[in-house]
Amino acid sequence: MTGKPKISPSSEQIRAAGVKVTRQRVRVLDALLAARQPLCHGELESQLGGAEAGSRRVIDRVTLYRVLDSLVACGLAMRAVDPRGVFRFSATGAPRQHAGHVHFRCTDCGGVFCLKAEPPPPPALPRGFRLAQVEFDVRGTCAQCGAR
Amino acid sequence: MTGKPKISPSSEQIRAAGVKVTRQRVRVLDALLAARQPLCHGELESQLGGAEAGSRRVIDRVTLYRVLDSLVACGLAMRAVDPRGVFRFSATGAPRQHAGHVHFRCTDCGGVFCLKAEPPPPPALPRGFRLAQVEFDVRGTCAQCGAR
DNA sequence: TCTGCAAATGCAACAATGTTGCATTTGATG
DNA sequence: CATCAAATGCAACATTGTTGCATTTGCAGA
Ligand SMILES: [Mn+2]
Ligand SMILES: [Mn+2]
Ligand SMILES: [Zn+2]
Ligand SMILES: [Zn+2]
Repeated sequence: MTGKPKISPSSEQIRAAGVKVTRQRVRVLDALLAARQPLCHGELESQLGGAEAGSRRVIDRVTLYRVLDSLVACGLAMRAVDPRGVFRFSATGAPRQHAGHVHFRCTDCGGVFCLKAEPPPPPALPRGFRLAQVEFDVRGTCAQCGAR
Repeated sequence: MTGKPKISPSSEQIRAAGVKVTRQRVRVLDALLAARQPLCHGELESQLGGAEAGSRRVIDRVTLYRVLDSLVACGLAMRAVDPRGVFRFSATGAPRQHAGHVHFRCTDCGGVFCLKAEPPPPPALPRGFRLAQVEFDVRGTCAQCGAR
């Protein structure tokens, strides 16, 4: 028995994104896909058993950062700062899926909702400035949280 | 000569806010009022001579945090996270000074620059959703960072 | 002007987050 | 299987932010 390579839904996404399919990338993307809200580094680390005392580390802290960076770079994950200044990561499902519309972020539950509105056009920039990304963030409370 | 207490514009604001007028609070609020963009902790520290080698520290790092906290608490300053996840502080002295235009954030140096463009109008929301805040983030590299 | 005291400060220690360098391991390819 | 660039683990470091505690100080009242 050599142990069949596990086929998880994330494996295919990673392969399709054109990067190596590794244990750690699969693990992390699996966690992001299963999560109901964007996860910060610490949450991912403890969920993956990164800091267990006694048992072996499953993933290195730095590797987790680099895996997250790579997932963001190839479009499989999104990164955003939360109001406390920490990065939170979420799976984007199919790459570029969320490029053409505005998102609403619930400040209560942390949920992200897709709106139908198109992102506004970028403004004119001073000389020498180079535009990399525009983000139109709409925040408030979602219907479910507002009902409580 | 006992040294007259310096009267700076910020002294009055601090007194009016109902908290003690201290050297450090005056120093920090002066810096915030003079700044053309929101400043992060490190920028304030080096501007105030907090980490000079050889000469005496002018303000302690922790005191700076606590002074900023107190200024925010009494409404004299505002705190927001930049795209890199660090807090940036600005004086609220001139009220709503940065409300009417879009800001550009340099992903290299973290700097914030005021643009002339007006913020886009908020999009329509699904039923039950309540809008609290819209943020139009324009990111990229500033002229100085792009030149290198 | 002097005194008393709560508030503010400085300093040490700690925690969390994020980065860099380098040696070793591993996934993919032929 | 052999190969090698990419990925990983680990140590070390930087920055940001917090907490506890002893000392200093602003300021109100005597
Ligand atoms: Mn979306
Ligand atoms: Mn941070
Ligand atoms: Zn919600
Ligand atoms: Zn810059």
